[in-house]
Amino acid sequence: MFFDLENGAGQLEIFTTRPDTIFGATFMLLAPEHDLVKQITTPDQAQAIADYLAYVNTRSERDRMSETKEVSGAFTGAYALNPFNGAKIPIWIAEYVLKDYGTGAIMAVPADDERDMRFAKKFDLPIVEIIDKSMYPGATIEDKQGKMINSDFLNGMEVMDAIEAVLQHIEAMGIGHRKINFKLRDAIYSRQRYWGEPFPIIYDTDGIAHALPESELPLELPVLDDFKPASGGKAPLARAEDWVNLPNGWRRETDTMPGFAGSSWYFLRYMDADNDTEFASQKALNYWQDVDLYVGGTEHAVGHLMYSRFWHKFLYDKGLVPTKEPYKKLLNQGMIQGKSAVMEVTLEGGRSLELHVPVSLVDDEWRISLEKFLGLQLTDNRFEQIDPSSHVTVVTDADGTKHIPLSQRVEKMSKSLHNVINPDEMVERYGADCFRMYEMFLGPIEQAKPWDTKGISGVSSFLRKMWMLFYDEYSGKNLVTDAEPTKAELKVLHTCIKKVQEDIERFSFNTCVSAFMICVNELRSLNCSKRAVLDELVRLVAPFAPFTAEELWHQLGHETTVCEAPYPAFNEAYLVQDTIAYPVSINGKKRDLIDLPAGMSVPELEKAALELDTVKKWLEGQTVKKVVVVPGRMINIVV
RNA sequence: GCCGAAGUGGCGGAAUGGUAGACGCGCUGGAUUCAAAAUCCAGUGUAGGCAACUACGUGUGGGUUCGAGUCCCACCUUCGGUACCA
Repeated sequence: MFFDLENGAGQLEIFTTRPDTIFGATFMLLAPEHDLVKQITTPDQAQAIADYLAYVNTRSERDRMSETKEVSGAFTGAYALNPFNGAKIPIWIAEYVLKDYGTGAIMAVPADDERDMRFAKKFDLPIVEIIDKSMYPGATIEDKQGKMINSDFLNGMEVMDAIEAVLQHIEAMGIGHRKINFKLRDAIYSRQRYWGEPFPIIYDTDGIAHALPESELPLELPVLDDFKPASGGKAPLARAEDWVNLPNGWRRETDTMPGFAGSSWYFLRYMDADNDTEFASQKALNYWQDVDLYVGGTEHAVGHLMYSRFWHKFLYDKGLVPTKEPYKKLLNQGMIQGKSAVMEVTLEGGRSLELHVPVSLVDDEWRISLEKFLGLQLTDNRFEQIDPSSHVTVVTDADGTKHIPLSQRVEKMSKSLHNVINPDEMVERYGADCFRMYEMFLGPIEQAKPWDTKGISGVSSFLRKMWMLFYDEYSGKNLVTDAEPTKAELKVLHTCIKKVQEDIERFSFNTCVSAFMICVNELRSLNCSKRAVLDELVRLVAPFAPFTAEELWHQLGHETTVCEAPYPAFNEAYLVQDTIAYPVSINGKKRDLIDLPAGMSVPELEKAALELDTVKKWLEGQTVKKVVVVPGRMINIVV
C-alpha cells in the first residue's frame, strides 16, 4: 500500500496484513537500512538519525533478534499522509522493522500490535483505539475479532468485513494491491566445498549466468587430489582449471549444492534407478507412490523435510509425481543426550564461571582427581588461569587423594560441551548389535534421553545368553536338538512373537527388547535348545540384532540370509491359559490374589472371591453393596 | 512470546480405565575364586514391624468412575524447536 509523503516528496510503500487498522496508524516505521531514510530525514533530525544508525551498526544480527523486550528508534522529521483523511503521520525508523521482510516499512498501529504499542509508549506517540473487542471477552490483540470504531467509513463493521471493504477502497483508489507473501526460510543453497552436486551453470565473458544445455548433462565433478579451499576464498573446484575454464572463455560455477539437493528427491530415483531417459517412469512412480515412514531428528523436520516437501510439491504441480506429499508419516526420534561435567569456579572479586570438563576424565562419583586436573591445565588453555587451591572446591579422600567435585548436567552431545561419547568405541567394545539394541532399549524412540554407558552391559549379557541357547558356555558344543517343543516352550516363544509384532507396529522398540530378554531368560530356565523354537526366535530377533541373527541362522543349517526368511507369526492356540490369577480388591484396593480356572462364570467367580479368608477379614462389620466381576481380569468388592 | 514434548523407585524406563514400578542398570546378601573380573542364586518404592501385615505412593489441586499413572478441568515445573514476519 502506498502513502503520499508530505509536501509531494514522493511515496512510501508499506506491507500490512491488517489494512482495516489504517485509522489507528499513528506513526510509520522504516527499517534503518531503508533507502528512503536518507532522502526524507530533515536537517533538524539529521543528528538523531545519524546517532541511531551508528547504534544499529554496533548491533549484530543476533542482538537484533534476541532482544525483543526493549524497542528503540529515531524520528526522521518527515510525515506521510493518510490517504483517506489526509492526517499527518510521523515517520520513524526502528530496528525491529526488517529490511528484507515485506517492503521494509510498516504502518504502526499501537492499539492493535504489541510491539507498536511498546514503541508508542516509549516515544510518547498517540494511541487510537480502532477495534471494540468488548463483546469478545478473551480475544487477544492479534485476533481478528471485534467492531471497528474511530475508523470513518469502516465504523460498525466486523473486522473481517472491514478488511474486505478497505481492500476494495484501496484498489479502487489505485493506492495499493492485494498480495500473498511467501517466505522460504534459510535458503542458503550453495556450498564452498567439493562434496556435493556441481551446479550446471556457466558464466559468459560478461559474468552473466547461463544454464548448461541439456545435452551436456549430467555434469560430473572433476577428479581432484586436493580438497582444500582454493586461493582467494574460492571453493576447491576452482583448482581444476581445465574443468572450470571452457575453450570459448566462459567459466563454470565452482560452488556445489548442499546435502538437501540430492536428498530431497533421491527416493524417487530409487523407484527406477536404471532408467536413463527420465528420473523415474510414471509406471514406477505410480507403483511405489511415496515413502511410508520418514524417521529423522528435529533438525530434519525443519530443514531437510521443508526442502524435500517443497521439491515434491513442485514436481506434483508439474504433473511428474502422483502424490502431493512425499512422506506418509513422520517420526521424530529423540536426541541421545550427553551427561556433561561442569566445574564451578569462583575467581578473585567474586566473579564466577562454569567450565565443561571432558567427561572422559571424570570418575564414577562425578569428580576429577587433582592429578588429572593439573594435566588438563597443560593441554587446555581454558583452565590455565585457575588456581585449584583457591578457585575451586577440593575434597580429600580417606586415602589422601584430592578431587574436585563437579556437577552433572544432561544436555546435547557436543564437542564444545566435552561430553561426546564416540559410537565407534562402543561398537568396538560391545559390537554393533549390542550398541543398536541398547539405543532402542533406552526408551521411547521419540523421546530424548541421556546416554549411560553403564546400562549397556544388560543388553550385552542378553546377547550372550541367547548365544548360549545354541552353544554350551564352556565347551562351545552345539546344543541344538530336533526334539518336539513342549507346550510351555511354545507359550514362551509365541508370547514373545505376539508382543514384538504389536510393539513394532507402534514403534515401541524398547519394549521389544525387553520381550526378547524375558523370552531368552525363560527358555534358559526351561533348558530349551530346540530347533523348532530357536529357528523362529532367530528370525524374530533379526531386525534388532542382524549380525548375531545371521550368524545363528547359518549355524542352524540355513544357506540363505535370514532377511529372506518369513517373519514369524504367533499362534493364539499356544497362548491359551488354564488358570487366571484374579486380583481381588475391596473398594478398588487390591487385597488378595486367587488362581481360578479360565472360563469360570461370573457368579462362580463372585462366590470364590467372597469365600477367601482375606476377603472375610475385610468384610467384618461391613455390608457388601456390589461386586464387580470382569471375567479374565479382576474382581472388585464394594462395601 | 509462539509451537511441540515430558513429569512414575537411586537411574533409564513399563503399564488396551482393572495386580503401579515389567525389563535393564545400580545397590545389598550369598555361591564360586588364593584374590579379582566374569558368572550364578536371592532380595531391593517409602515408613513401621522378627514376621504375618499395615499405612502411604505416578508434579500440584479438583472432578468423573465400583476402580484413574491412564479420562476431564485448572495450575506448576522441565526440556526441545522457533522467534521483533507487520
